Amino acid sequence: MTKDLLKKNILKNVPFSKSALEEFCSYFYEKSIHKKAFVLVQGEVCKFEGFVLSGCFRIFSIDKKGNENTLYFATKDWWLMDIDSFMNQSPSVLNIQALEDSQVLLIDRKDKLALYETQPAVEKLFRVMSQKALIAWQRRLISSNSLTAKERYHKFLTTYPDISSKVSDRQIASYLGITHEFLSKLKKQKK
Amino acid sequence: MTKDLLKKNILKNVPFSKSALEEFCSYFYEKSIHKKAFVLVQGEVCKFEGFVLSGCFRIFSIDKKGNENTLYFATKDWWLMDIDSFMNQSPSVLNIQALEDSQVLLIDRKDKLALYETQPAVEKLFRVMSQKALIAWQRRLISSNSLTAKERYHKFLTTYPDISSKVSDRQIASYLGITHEFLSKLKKQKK
DNA sequence: GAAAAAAGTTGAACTTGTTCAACACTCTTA
DNA sequence: TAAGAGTGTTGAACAAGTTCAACTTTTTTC
Repeated sequence: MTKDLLKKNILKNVPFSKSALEEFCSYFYEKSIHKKAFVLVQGEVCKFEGFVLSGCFRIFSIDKKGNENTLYFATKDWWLMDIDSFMNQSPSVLNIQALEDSQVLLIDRKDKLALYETQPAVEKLFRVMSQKALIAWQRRLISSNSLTAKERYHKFLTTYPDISSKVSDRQIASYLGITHEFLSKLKKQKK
Repeated sequence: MTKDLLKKNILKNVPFSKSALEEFCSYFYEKSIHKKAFVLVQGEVCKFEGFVLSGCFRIFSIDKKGNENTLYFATKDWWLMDIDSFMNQSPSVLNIQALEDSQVLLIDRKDKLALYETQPAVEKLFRVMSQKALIAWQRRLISSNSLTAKERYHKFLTTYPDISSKVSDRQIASYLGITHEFLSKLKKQKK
């Protein structure tokens, strides 16, 4: 069954009765995304939440100076959305792009909002997931302010070995908040 | 009533029945914190969540090099905790210190966890608050990577005018991720 | 109200990271 | 299979931000 990965992921966060889990998952539909295709484009309003079955995505924004800023990467077993645009129904400042041919499970915003009301476990699930995500962002901001680019690079490599092997150095640099030229120089130093 | 501010803050996020709100709030107890006193010290496990009634707090960590990194400031109407330590019951990497004589309302972790189970509205409240906080952290990380120190400084001044008037330049610098000497030079440039 | 401590300022030398331009390399894709 | 686009590397000049030390001003404390 194609939704096994999703179910496992959910149960890692909160307990669900078999029937509640089945019902919740029934609202997700599968979608294939080709390499380089966009799931969400800056300016659009985000009307879905996604869960990655396979492949890899990059979530990034482009600032006024034209520089790309990668917020995060999402591979298998990660969740995917622009939560700012999703919650406030405002134009997204983020792009979500597939870095390779990928499969996702999507749930529509209106379905998710309805499930909050009818299924207490769904409310709990996203409370727990949001709090865990919050912790991750806080840790990242601390790293970003207290570590040098070189330290951040090595931390990224060891924290996400699967991701670092999939994405290009340019993209890693934009995640770290440095230029790709400088990353290239850092890698040389290492040896 | 001393809990009016808390009630208003809650109702800004989600609807509560009068009785549910009354019950939830009954678990909060008031505490006075003297200037410079710590509500939480790095290494301790966080067993409470707090809501600021008056005064001002700084939430910061000290890294291996001995540098302070300010994660955020909390004044009246803000929430207060180390969510990482609270959720995982791991030693906190954060310090929470009063910058002036302050009043907070605290709720114990065990009470909060129990309320998640008995009051669906509490679950929803923290789901919504966590998601809003998540949005704020994402925005901050984008700023931190795409703006210069000078731009970040002005953004901070305009986003939190009440806070910037209360805290010292050293503390603002540690929030911005720069040295206080450099901030002093930035301020000079402005004129 | 004096002494001590903390906060802010300035300058010079230094380190970290950027910019721009040139070149080599590897994929696509026609 | 040639062309083109994207990726990685390198160097030189430059800009952003740090470090350390000295000094002034403000705030705290006894």
